[in-house]
Amino acid sequence: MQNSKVLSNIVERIKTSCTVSNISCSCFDHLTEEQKELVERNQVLVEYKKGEVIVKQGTFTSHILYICEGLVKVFYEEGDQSLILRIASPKSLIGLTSLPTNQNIFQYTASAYVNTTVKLIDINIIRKLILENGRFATAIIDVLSEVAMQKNGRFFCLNHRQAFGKLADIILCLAGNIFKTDKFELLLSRKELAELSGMSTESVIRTLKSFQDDGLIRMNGKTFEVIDPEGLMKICHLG
Amino acid sequence: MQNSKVLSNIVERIKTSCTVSNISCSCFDHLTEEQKELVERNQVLVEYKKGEVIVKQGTFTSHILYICEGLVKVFYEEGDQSLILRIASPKSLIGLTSLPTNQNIFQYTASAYVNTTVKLIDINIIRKLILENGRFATAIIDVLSEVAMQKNGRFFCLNHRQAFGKLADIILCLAGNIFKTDKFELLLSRKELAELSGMSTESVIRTLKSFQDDGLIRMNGKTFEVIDPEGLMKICHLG
DNA sequence: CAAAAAACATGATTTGCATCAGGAATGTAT
DNA sequence: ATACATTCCTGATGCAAATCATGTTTTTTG
Repeated sequence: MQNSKVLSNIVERIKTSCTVSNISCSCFDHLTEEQKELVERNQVLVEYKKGEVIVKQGTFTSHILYICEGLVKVFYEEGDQSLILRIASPKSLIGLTSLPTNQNIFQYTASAYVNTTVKLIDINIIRKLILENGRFATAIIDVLSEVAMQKNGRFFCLNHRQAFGKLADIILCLAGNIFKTDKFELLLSRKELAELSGMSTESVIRTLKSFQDDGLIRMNGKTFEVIDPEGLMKICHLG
Repeated sequence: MQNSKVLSNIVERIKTSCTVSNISCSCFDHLTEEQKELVERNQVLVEYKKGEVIVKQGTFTSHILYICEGLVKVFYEEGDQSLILRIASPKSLIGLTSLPTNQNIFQYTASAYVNTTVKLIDINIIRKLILENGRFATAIIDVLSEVAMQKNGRFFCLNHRQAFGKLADIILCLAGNIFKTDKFELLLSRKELAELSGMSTESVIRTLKSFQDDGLIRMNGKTFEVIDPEGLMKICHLG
């Protein structure tokens, strides 16, 4: 499909405002055999069913999560409001922000979007490896940096754009970064899209409808198809 | 003053939503004498006058900035819109997000708020030290983590709170974190407060006025005084 | 020191979007 | 198969905050 090519080009250009990251981590590649074994011995593999909470905001951080398979929603909650921080895909690490020893409480909740397999790795082992292995430390820093940069872009996007711009951005990112195709089955409900974009569910629905009416996308239940990525791109920048 | 005590207690409690960080870095303490010398040899000390641009978004990152004295505004710009990412105070590092070797372009602009002294340290030296010295690497990771966490809180704040809540938050943070007193000379203009809070300049002015009318703060030109931190706190949480 | 340029202020108007209310469609338990 | 719960959708209403317009004060600078 030609659109796919346009799509990836576009995503290339607007990477700054990407909402849903798929920053993967190759940090374990840099370990020695001995260190790999150490990790092996201090990790457990756990499967979570769709919807299950993996870690809960406010609990102690004893482990770092490494996603083997599935999708994880990482969100911040306060009262009855919540904000999705990111949607983590396989090979992502969750919990790195709790590495500082004085920061041993999870500042966000993570729950499984689909059935998900996660490795729980003792956080002290990770700390030890950072001390011992410079290349590992560098890889961790790379992940933290990239997440930080994406967050800046998203931050800007959610603050300065309005409904149309935000949603256009999200759709392009989902298509280009997560599903990597212009037609995909969206796992998120409208309500979750709302949490992701910081708008109301109703507004999400209306805006999506209007995109459809304008021939930018096609929707059928949960099936989404990006028809005019260039158009979405334009909206993204204008609005 | 009694307020100061209340203030610091409050800031303690709402650290999640803090807008203006003063995350300091003690990373250089962990270096060996030899490494310290290496840093010495590969750094330059530069003084910037109030308002001068230190690094410009889009340029190549060859150095990491370490603030010795002053205050630096770090902001993201796109078109005629801009968003202040943080206000960095002495002992802060700027440019860490450019550590990944494939990320060698500054994603934000930094400019001096007041006359500021900055150490420019060759980024490759920092990379080398991370590889060599685990404790240094750990310190860098700690900084990145803390910045990330603060950003989450701020993100939430700017998205879910409305004008009153945002500004109350900012005032408390400025008083508690940057100036550490309940009466201070604010360096930021109303316009900059607007950029910091993602609202319009006029709204900032109006909201501040209403805080004053309600006896929460007292203003006189650039002089601000927090009178009722508890009240601001309440507003901050309600919305 | 006067002129120009910012910054500050405030009222009137517009608008984007949340909220509310209610209905259709889809999914899920019994 | 029926009841119940979600999710999805639509229209009406209201409000918060941006924008516009315009004036005042403060600061900068030639």
